[in-house]
Amino acid sequence: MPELPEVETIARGLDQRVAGDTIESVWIGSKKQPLKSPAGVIASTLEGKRILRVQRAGKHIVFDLEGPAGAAPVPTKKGKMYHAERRQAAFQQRRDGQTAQWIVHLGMTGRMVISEPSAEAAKHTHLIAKLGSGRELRFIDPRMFGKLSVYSGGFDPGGVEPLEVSEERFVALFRGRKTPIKSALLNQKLLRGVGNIYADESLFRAGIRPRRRAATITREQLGKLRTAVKEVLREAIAAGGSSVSNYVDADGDEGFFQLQHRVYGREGEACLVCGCAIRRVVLGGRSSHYCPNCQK
DNA sequence: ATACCGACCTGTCAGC
DNA sequence: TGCTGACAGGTCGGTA
Repeated sequence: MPELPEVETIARGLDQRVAGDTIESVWIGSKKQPLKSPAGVIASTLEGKRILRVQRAGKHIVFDLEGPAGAAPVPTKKGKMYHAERRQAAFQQRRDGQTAQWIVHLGMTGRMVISEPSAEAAKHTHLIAKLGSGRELRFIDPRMFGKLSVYSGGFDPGGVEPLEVSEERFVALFRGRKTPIKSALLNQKLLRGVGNIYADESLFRAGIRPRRRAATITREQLGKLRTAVKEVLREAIAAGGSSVSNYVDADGDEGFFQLQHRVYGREGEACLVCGCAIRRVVLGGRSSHYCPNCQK
């Protein structure tokens, strides 16, 4: 389901709503699970830990958890930590190698929801974390392409953040690659967070066809592409992400960026710039949408 | 290195 | 109404 803007929206929502809360107990479903770490390790790592903050790294949601016994002292005021204090605690503990991290990848259909305990668990609920505040944090994933894992400090998703990458670095990522530019954009080891929708939208704005070999793209065009990627991602985050089928954020709200898609999902419709019919081709098994006139 | 393919899963929707 | 096939925001591993 989610690419960078959706994960960013979800992580921000979660940070606002559960940072400072404590995970009291964890239930993990008994069927086969979308887990990367063993269920017992996940449960024992999460239980009893306070959530310091929730962030995004690529398409991953990262929960920074208060370290084990002996962790840096965490300043509290009546049990409530302020944002700056949480940041500080997270920083200190990572420096001291004491931060545990809970990593959630939502795959195509994963969702994280906050519910009252009385609310019936949705079908395909795989994990429920009971929080000190009395609420529950639930992970739901029908297709089970999502992945849950835990790390003790230092989770590294690889790749560079597209919103932070310099032009130098961006150009270097694609230099000499014979692979189609669209495939390179989807490669999380290069840029992390760009998925099918935003790859197509970025290429349209940069005027580059998805099948163009990365190595044949001029430096100037790559500069344009970097700008396009950032623009698209920023606009999408501002719109709360794209709700193409049933994506909702941590508060259950839909995103609206799908209304601004210029090529994705618009096969046969008129290009908003030149009026040409938008084409759809399959590239590396993924639908790719482009304007045959505007993109070269 | 690269590129294509199927596999992993369930749900939905269009078409017959 | 119900069946079938195509398709879905992601990744991984195998094979040429």
